Amino acid sequence: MNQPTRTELCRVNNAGDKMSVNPDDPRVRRTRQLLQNALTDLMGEMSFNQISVQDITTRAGVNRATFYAHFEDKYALVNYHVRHMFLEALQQRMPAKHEFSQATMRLFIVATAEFLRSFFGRCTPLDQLSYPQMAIQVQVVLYEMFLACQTQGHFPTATLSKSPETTATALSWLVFGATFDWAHGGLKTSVDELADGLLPYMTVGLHGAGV
Amino acid sequence: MNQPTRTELCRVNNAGDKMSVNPDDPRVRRTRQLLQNALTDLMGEMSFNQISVQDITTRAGVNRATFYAHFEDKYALVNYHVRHMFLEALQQRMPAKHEFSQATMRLFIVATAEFLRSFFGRCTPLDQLSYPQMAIQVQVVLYEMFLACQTQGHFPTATLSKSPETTATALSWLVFGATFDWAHGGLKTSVDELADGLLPYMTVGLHGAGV
DNA sequence: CGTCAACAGTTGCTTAACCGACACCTGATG
DNA sequence: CATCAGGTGTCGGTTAAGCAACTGTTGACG
Repeated sequence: MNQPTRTELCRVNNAGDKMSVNPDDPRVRRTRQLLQNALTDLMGEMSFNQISVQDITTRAGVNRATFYAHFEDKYALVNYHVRHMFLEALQQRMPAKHEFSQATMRLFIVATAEFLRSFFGRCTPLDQLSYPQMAIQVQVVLYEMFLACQTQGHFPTATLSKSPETTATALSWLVFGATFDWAHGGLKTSVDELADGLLPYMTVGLHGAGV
Repeated sequence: MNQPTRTELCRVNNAGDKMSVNPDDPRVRRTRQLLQNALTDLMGEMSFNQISVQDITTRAGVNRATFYAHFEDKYALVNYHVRHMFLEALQQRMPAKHEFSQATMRLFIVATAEFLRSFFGRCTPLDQLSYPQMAIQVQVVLYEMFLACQTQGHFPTATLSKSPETTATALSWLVFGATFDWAHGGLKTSVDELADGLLPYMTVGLHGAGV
């Protein structure tokens, strides 16, 4: 499975990381951190599809068999990595209590845009196949965040047009997709202008009845 | 053993690190590295005798019991650490083949001086007791190096006045002691001047008969 | 004086990481 | 065509790390 195959395409939304090990164990956290660091290192030096599991584990100082105790393959690792990094970036910018305001929406947009720019800016030019596969993990995280916002009660449920899942889907894809295009299209506008353009579509449910 | 006791004084030349574990195991190298990093961190923040084993292991993300699998106590760790750092600093400056020339001697002096200055410069002001105990590890390493130089044949044995051990003892103490005083006395001269002053005493055996 | 908190070491058991070896696949090379 | 090198994924046995709990010491405080 050195070349991207059909199976790769099926793994876009599939985590692929093993849950047989206890993620709270310090050894587990350490090992995953080492693998992630090795991956970022290598992605600064060569294209993702040139990188072998061998390379990653050697660089990390981790046994190859240990890798497979944590991840199904290198795609599972990179997906995990992107989700992890992005979640961290989000939580760093977000206030502890994020109510569902226009300001919060703007934060989501800005954080996403900054992340896509900085994360993929550090990589060697990415092959066409792996880029979307990685970036799309950002949408997964956004979906979870929007969903959590609502179910944790920080959301004015009275103004919801549909189910929380529908709202999360719509908003996450809107933010991710538009930001992805923006980053991919050469960052032609400022981040603020990007946000200004998107905000009206995100806050339709906020000031009254449904769509 | 929170306060330095009598036993501490007996441990100056005693390694104190356990050899029951295999030093080539990646996990062992990793754990020791983590403990060393934690120690340097903490020594930049507080005095050495304020630091508890607890502090070190917490900072390192290593279990306290694991600490004791590697080192007898925090003194054993700091000794190991100093030896390790200094050896690394030496090997970085030394040419692969170090014959016993005047130039090599100068390198030893300069490397030692630089190390003492940089290593202890990063620490919070050290208490009077722990400073010599740590620094003296430098002499231990120097002794081993001088000894290795001779037994590995890079030394003109014909010019030796005494046994290799005697030579190693004399030279290591000469270099360490003088450099220690230099570093401790406020670095009043340049490193080169320091070396110029010491070199004649170190090369008496090099140009002819014994002492 | 008692006691209370914090640290030092130690122990038995559990869990994760290491290691070597294996079968398998793939692409390059003679 | 054969085969050889290098990567993948898996397995069983060994070793180190984690964890919780324990005793013992020391210093502070009422």
